[in-house]
Amino acid sequence: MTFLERSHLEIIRAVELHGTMTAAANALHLTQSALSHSMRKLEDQIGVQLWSREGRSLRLTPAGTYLLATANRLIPQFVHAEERLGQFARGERGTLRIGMECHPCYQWLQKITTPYLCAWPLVDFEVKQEFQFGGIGALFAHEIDLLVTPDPLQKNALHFEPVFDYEQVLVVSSDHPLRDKDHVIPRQLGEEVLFTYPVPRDRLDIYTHFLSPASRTVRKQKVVESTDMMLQMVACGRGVAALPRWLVEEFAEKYTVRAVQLGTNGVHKQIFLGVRRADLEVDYLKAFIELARNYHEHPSIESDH
Amino acid sequence: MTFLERSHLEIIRAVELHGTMTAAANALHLTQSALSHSMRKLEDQIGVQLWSREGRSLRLTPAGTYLLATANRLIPQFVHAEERLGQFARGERGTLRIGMECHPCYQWLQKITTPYLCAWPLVDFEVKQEFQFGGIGALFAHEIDLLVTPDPLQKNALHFEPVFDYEQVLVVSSDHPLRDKDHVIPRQLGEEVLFTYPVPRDRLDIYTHFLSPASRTVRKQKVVESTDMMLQMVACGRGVAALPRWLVEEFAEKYTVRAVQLGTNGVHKQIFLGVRRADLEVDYLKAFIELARNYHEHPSIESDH
DNA sequence: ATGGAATAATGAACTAAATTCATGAATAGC
DNA sequence: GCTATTCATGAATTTAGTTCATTATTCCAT
Repeated sequence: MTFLERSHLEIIRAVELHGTMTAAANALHLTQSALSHSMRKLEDQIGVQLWSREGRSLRLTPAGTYLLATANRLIPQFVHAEERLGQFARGERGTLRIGMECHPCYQWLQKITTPYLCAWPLVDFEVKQEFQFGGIGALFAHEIDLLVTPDPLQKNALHFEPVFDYEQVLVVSSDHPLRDKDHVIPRQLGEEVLFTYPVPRDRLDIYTHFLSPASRTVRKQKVVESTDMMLQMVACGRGVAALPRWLVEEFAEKYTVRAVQLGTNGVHKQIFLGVRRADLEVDYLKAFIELARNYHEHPSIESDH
Repeated sequence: MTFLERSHLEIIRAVELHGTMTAAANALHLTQSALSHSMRKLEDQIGVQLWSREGRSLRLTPAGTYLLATANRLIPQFVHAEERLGQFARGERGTLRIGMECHPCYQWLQKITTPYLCAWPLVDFEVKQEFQFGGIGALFAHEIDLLVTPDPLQKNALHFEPVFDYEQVLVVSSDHPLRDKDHVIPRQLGEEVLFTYPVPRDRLDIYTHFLSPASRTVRKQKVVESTDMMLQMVACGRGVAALPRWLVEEFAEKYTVRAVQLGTNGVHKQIFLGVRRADLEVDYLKAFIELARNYHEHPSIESDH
C-alpha cells in the first residue's frame, strides 16, 4: 500500500535538475541502473508512467510533473528536519524562520535583529515574506517559526504577543499645504496621489482605518516596492504616503518630509509576534520574543543617537 | 547525509498512536525488534535520543516531539500523493491543455467544455491561444495536448479527427440590401466594410475561399477582438462579417442579423482535433475526442432550445 | 514479597531488497 | 555510416532490513 519513498522523490528531482538519469545517478552517488530499476518499480506499483521515453530522452508525464512538484515541496522539509535534529543533537537547536506580513514590520525587525544575532550566535536566521496560504498558514505548516504581523488571530495552537505600538501617519513633502496641520481629515486627500506598498487595500491601514470609514478615496493610488522609493517620491512632491511615525523620523535626515496625524485621534497600531504554542518552550525562540517585548519600550532612546 | 526515511516517520507516528512499540509493530505488520533496530539506528545517526526510556515505557524527548510533528505533517502528504498518482493511473486525473487556432473554434469549444468538465471533474483544463511555433509546433513541444484547428496536417506522430462541419456565411444587418439574397458573390462586397478577427488574411476563410480566388477585396477591413463586438457592429449597419452559420443562429435572438451564403456553393469547413498519436491511449483525452465527435452530429437540436 | 505478563534491547541468522555489473537496443550528433 | 551517449534489462552481488531467540527490566496482581 505504501510505495512512495523519499528516495523516489530525490531521484525525480535529481533527474529534472541534471537532465538525464545518468547525470542524476552520478549526483546521487548511485548507478544509472539503480535509478532505472527503482523508478521502474515505482511506475509498476502505481500503474502509471512518470516519464514518457522518447528516444533516449525522458519527458515528464502529467503524473511525473505532479510527483516532481510534490518532491520539490517535501524534500526540503526532510532536509530541514535533519538539520534541526542535528541541532538538537548539538544542543544548539535553532533555525529561526521569521515570516513578515507587513512592510513596516520589516523595518522594525531590522532593529531587533542585530542585538539578537549577537546574543544567539548559533541561531540561523531566515526571513520570508511570501506565503501561499498566508502567514498563519505558514506557521501551521512549519514553514516559519515566528510571524510578525499586525493582525493577530485567536487560535488555540498559536500564541500572539504584542511587541510594538506605533502610530501610522501621513507623510508629505516639506512644502506641502498640509505640512503644518495638526491633523488631516479624509476629505483633504481627495486630490492627492497616494503611494503604497503593493498589497491589497484591505491590508493598508490608511484605507481600513482612515479613508474607507469616511467613504473617501484619493485621486490616484500608485504602488512602489521600497520605503526609500516611497519617501523619495513624497519628498519631491509627487504625492503622499502613510507610514509609521518612527519610520518617518528615522528617515528624517535622508528625506525632507513631514509627518501629519491621520484624523482627530490618530491611527494607532500594534505589531504582534505569532508563534506555535508548542514552541514557547524553545529557548532561542523564547529569547527572541523576550527581546522584542523589551525593546519597544525605549525606541526613542535607540533612535536618538 | 540523508538518514531520515519515510519509514521512520511512519514508526514514530504509530508508536505515538498505539502507545507502545509492540503495538505499533503489529499495526505496521512488523516485529517489535524491527522497529527497535530501525529507530535505534536513526538515533545513532542523528546523535540524539527520540525517546527517553523510562522503565519499559517510552517518553518523547524534545527532538522526538519535533520529529513526530514533522511526521504528522509529512505522512499525510505522502498518502495524498499516492492517492493522486492512483487517479492518474486510472485516467481520472490529468491536465488537458487545449490549443485553439481559430476564433469560431473557441465558440464551438465552449459547447463541449461544460459536459466534459462534468464527466471528468478531476481533469484540469487549460486553453491556450498563442503559439510561438504554431499549433502543430505546440503539439510537438508538448505545450498542448489537443489542437483545435481547421487545418489538419498529415504527420506520422499526429492524428487529426474531424469533429465538426459548418458553413461559413456572410453576416449582414437586417436592413442590408443583400439580406434576402440566395447567395452573395465576391464583387458585391466591393464597397463594404468587413469586420474580422485580428489574424493574418491567409487564415481568414472569406479571403482564402471567397474573395482571393476571385481577385476581389473589400472597401475596408476592420479588426475586432470579440464575436459580440463583431455582431454588434454588423447589426447596426457598420459593415459585414463572415462567421459560421450555427454561430449566427446562436446569436439570432441577441442581434438582428441575417446570414447569406457565400458564393454559389457556399463555403464549407471542418474543424479538426489534433492529438499526438502516443496520447490516443489516455482515457480523459480519448473521452474528449469521443465527446466532440458525437456532439457535432446534433448541433441543430442543441441550438434549437 | 514474588511470580507472571508485558515491555524494550540485543545479537545472530536469515531474508528480502536494493545496487552493481555486464550487456543490449535505440538514438542523436558528427 | 559511425561513435558516443542514453535508458532498459537480467543476473550476480552486496547491503540493509527483518525475524528469531533471548535477556533484562518493570509493572501489576496475588
